[in-house]
Amino acid sequence: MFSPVGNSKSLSQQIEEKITEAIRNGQYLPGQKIPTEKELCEIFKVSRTAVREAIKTLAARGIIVVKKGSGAYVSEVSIQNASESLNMFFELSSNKDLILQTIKTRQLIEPIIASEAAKHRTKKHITLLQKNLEDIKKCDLLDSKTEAELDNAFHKILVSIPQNNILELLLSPIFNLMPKFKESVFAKPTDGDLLKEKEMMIIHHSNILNAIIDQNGNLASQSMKNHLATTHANYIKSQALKK
Amino acid sequence: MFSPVGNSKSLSQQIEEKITEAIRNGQYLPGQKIPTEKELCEIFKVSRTAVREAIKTLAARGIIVVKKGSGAYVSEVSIQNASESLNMFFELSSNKDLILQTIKTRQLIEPIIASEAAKHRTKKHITLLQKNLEDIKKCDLLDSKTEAELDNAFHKILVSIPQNNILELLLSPIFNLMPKFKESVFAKPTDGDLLKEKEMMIIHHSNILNAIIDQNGNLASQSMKNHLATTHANYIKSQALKK
DNA sequence: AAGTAAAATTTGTATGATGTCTTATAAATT
DNA sequence: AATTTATAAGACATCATACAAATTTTACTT
Repeated sequence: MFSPVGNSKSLSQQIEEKITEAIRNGQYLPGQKIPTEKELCEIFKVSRTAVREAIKTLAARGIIVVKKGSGAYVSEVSIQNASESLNMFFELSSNKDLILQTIKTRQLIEPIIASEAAKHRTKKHITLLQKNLEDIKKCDLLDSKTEAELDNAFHKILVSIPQNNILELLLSPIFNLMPKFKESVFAKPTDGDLLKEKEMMIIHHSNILNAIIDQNGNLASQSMKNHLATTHANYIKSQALKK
Repeated sequence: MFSPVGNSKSLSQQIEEKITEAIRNGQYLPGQKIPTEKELCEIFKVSRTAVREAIKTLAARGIIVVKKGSGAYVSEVSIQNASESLNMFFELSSNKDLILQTIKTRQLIEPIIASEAAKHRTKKHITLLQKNLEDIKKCDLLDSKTEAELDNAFHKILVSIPQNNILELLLSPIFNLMPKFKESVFAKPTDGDLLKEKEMMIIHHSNILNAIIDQNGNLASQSMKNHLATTHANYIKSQALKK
């Protein structure tokens, strides 16, 4: 009955949509430059303010990149770019179960990934994983930040082995945020526990790596399950200690 | 000798970070209003332009929503918002590998989800899934769009059963884009094939549903694998036909 | 006390000016 | 002839001001 009187979209939003549409149509391909602000003003018959706000939004979405003094270019769609918003969501999400759910999600998904990695691994992957393991062993016990990053890197390498960009993309927020989780939330164990936890981690990573070297998917999956079960348990323990 | 002096983040970027930081600190909670542009100008000692650009970026990221004449409010973080960039990524990179990788990713992850769903399902979930199945059966054979949406809805319900927000969030881009993939890329089979494919889909969904009703995780997982293997095969076939 | 109209506040758009960065071209030096 | 430096032009970044449009607050009337 009532047609939307709306048109509630702001000028800059409309311009933003038109530019997006042009990009989506292939009118401007990744790497190419879109018209200058001045030209866009003339094309759309609006002020530079409106154009600039539209451009700012598109840049924030990662659809274009603006180079000062040069112009705005359609960005090469990159996994990093695409997952930035997801990462932001994770960071801002105030859900207290977030960490627990993240760990549970990893428990569901990573065993499969380990299994796939065992099937598709090459010598190059093995070398990478072995180097990572050595680095972790050498890492200072008190440098928990580096250790967390190396730990994370191990899992990232695993996810990269099946050469499935989508899989990597979807899981990237988890791996990006994991070190932050550890730093901010996990309780600091006493020195003795620290050592024990690290040794345990190294053993688990070794088990996973060996299974992958042997191309034994089932064993890799099972080793990963064990590893993450420990992670889960450690988290529960640390939360209990806080009370 | 000289290190690059750059690292000059733009003014609006700096402001953006400060506001983000304040939100992250809990200084402004979801739903609350952040200071007006004028106030922000005074706080940061910059022009309104710079402040507005920062606000624009934050709004584009879905971190705040701006109401004309009222102010800017911290938004309730939603999955929809968070995955919007990802959706754009999927849309822009419409290369064929992407679809194949998406299908493969589903083949890796969804069997586990089906298995979990079998463990955690309630009567309410069963009812939902049964209704969805009935709707698909009733759906007009030629209305492929509705059919694709219903198909997708089935899988979405499954993902929601374990009540793991992270899992849902991570996979939402896949489910959001799946109908579009089908519409734009899959070859239209002949009428006979259409009927056959639909019957097959209904059989597979029934198998999955029955396994879930029986709380038989292994069977649910296996049924899902079969289902997605068919999806995979159909896609390969459709691509071959195009040549 | 409630409703309404006016005023104040706040965001949206427009315009002009100045600064800084990038790129291209010309001039000077080696 | 090749390299370096100087200059100019194009383009984005920031600032300031003004006005428009939407919302919220205030004041006034009933």
